[in-house]
This record gives sequence, C-alpha cells and structure tokens, in this order.
Amino acid sequence: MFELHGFAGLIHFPTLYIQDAIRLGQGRFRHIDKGEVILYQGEIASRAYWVVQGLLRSYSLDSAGKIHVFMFAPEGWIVSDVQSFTFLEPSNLFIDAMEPTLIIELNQSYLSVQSLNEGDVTHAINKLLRRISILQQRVIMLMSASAAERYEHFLETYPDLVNRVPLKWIASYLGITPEALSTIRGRIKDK
Amino acid sequence: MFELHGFAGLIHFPTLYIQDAIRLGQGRFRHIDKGEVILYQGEIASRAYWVVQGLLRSYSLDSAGKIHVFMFAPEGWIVSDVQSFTFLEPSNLFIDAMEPTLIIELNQSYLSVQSLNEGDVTHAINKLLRRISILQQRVIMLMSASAAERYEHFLETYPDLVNRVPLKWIASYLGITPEALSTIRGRIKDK
DNA sequence: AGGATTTCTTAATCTAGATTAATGTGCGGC
DNA sequence: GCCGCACATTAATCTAGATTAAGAAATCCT
Repeated sequence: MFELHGFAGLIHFPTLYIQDAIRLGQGRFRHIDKGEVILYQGEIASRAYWVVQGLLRSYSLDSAGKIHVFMFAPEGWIVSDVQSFTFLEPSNLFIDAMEPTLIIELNQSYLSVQSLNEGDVTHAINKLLRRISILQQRVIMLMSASAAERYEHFLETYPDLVNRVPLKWIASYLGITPEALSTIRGRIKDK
Repeated sequence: MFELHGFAGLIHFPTLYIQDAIRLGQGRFRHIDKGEVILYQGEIASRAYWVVQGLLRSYSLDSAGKIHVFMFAPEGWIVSDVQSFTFLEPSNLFIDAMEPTLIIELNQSYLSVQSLNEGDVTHAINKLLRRISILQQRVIMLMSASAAERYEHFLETYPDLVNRVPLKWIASYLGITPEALSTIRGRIKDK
C-alpha cells in the first residue's frame, strides 16, 4: 500500500508495498528525531517521506518568521513539497518531525509512469483529483467559515490528531492564534 | 491543446485539439448567455467546460446565501467541479458565465486513461501536480497574507482579469468585501 | 524527582476587515 | 439620450480574532 498524501499529493499505488519499495531500491528506512528538520524551505525536495510510525508536518515560514502548518502526516501518509519534488523547484515548505518518527525515503522514480501499470495510473490520477478536492474544500473553508467552524471540520477530518498535536500547531493549521483556539475550546466546553 | 484548469484540475493533453474533441464525439460547441448557470450545486457535474471565447466562473454558496468565487475561467481554460466530475458526487459549486461565452462541453471519456498514450498521462499527472501546487499556494496565502497582499498576488496571477471582472467578484475571490477592496485600491492609488 | 522550558488558559486591549448606510458612477435597454 | 439598476466609493460603527501580558499546567531533561 503506497499512499502519497502530502502537501499536495495523495497518490495511492495499490500494487506497491513496503517490501517492493525497499527491494526496488526506491526507498530506504530512516529514523527522524523529534524536532529534526528533514526538508528546508529553498532546498530541492529530492525525496518524499513515507511515515511508517510517528508524525511529520509540513509548514511555511512567512516574512515575519511565523510558522503556518500546511499539513500533518501521521502513519501511512507520504509527505513532500510536491511542487519541488515534481518540478525540481526550491521548496516553499519545511518538513519536520513532531514525534520520533520512522520513515521510508522515496526517490523520484516512484512518480515515473513507466514503472506503473494502467490500473495504478488510473488510481494515481484519482488520488490526485481527490487531493485537489480536499484542497478545494480547504480554500472554500478558509474563505467562508469562521474559526470555530474550521475547528469543528478539523475534528471531523483528523479525529486522532487532537490528542497528539499541540494546540498551538492545530491553531496554526487553522490559520488562527493559539489564544483564539483556546477560547473556542472554552466556549465549546461551556455548552 | 486541451487544458483542464479548474476548481481543481489543470490537465493538459498536448495531443488533443478542438477538432479531435469534436470529431471524437467527446465534445460539442455551446453558447452560454451572460449570467446563465450551467452547473448547480448539488447536481452531478457530468461535463467539463472548455472556454473558447468569454469568461466563466465557479463559486460556492454558503449557508447565509453569500457567494464565494472559487475561480475564473477565461479563454483556454477548462472548468468543472473536479470532485463531482471525477467521482460522480454532488457538486459543491455553481458555474456560470460572466460574459457571453462559447464553450466546448467535454464528457467523462476525456479523463479515461485508455484514450491516452504514456506521454499524455505523464503530462496530465504533471498538470494535476501543478494545479495542486497552485492550490497549496492559495491556502498558504489565505492563512498568512493580508488582503492587500492577496490582491497584489491576484494582479500578478491574472493581469488581464482586473479590467474584465467586476470588483465585487474579485473581492469575493480574495475572501473580502467589495468595500474592503475599494479601500485597498484607494490606498494603492494614494501612494 | 525537581527545576526549566514550553504550552495552555484567561483576560484586557487593539486592529483589519465586516457591516451599514448614503452618495456617486457607469452601463444596458428602450 | 435618459431612465433605471447594478456597481463603486467613502465614511461611521462594529466585531472576530490578533496582540499583549501574566499566571497555571504540562512536559522535558538530567
């Protein structure tokens, strides 16, 4: 089972398993310490990171030095800066580990069409389209929903992350401050 | 030249031209009046719309009845609700014409892998990944940039639309009110 | 375990942008 | 060509969420 979610990507190649990736020389295991940064803004993302155990996140840093969490990647997810990984452009994102994490590093050959059969390609395209849908919904959410509504949506989408991710990073993912999210939680509890 | 930008999609099949689309029975010309709605929220988007001449837009309607413009589609663009078109789910979006518009309606067979060669597929995947990158940037923008910065970014991205699209819809695309955008324009002029 | 650092909560201001409202401008239809 | 209506501007409030601040709770590290 190969899933590329990610900044951008959510590709699923149903015929590929961990063993295949390792055997084919397209991936290798690596341990990441909590807090360790494995991709820096400005670098070319030469690899994608498949989370076996643990939790990665990707984020951008604005001109004021503020972190904006783009996504979280728990077990089973693959994360990279898809733009950088695909087009060999400098990354807009950092990727680091929020927990001690075991990953498989994947190289570019994973995205090549030659190595896939037609079913895989159809599935990959569907997953990309699905990922586009998710981003579409997130854009609409950011444009039209209040912070409280976006938080409720986050809870539905990632029910297991609430107890794993510090509040301040959930707030960052939602595009609000930790104080604002704390107040929202307080209001929910009062009801 | 076949481009699927869109809510989500930006697919380019370089070997397909208008003539091919028509000859293959996968598309047919249609004229859309200004203001005419060609896709309603809740419908299945059975077709994608390739703009030959004119301007379409897609938008969502929130619970308060407010319109949120998701994207504009001038000449050369293809627009649909990719989620609905691909997965046959009810559309989140409306699509209507902002100018009298000539389109080619495309049916589902355009997205099928069988009808494409390997180069086409690679190109299609690249375009999807590119579209994901654009959405990624828009999410980051919405989270971290001020309304004025987002307006500047809009001007860079769509230099020709400023004089074609009413201010109120540009404001909607940016996620702000017409009054706020008017004030921003005033401040830019004063400098 | 215990001191240090980071995170969370709560509350008092502050501000970007929303809302409301009133006036001005442009454009399409007859 | 001018009437009518949609669109744009400007200004006065209003409000969600930011900022600041300070104390409480959790977590980390040796």
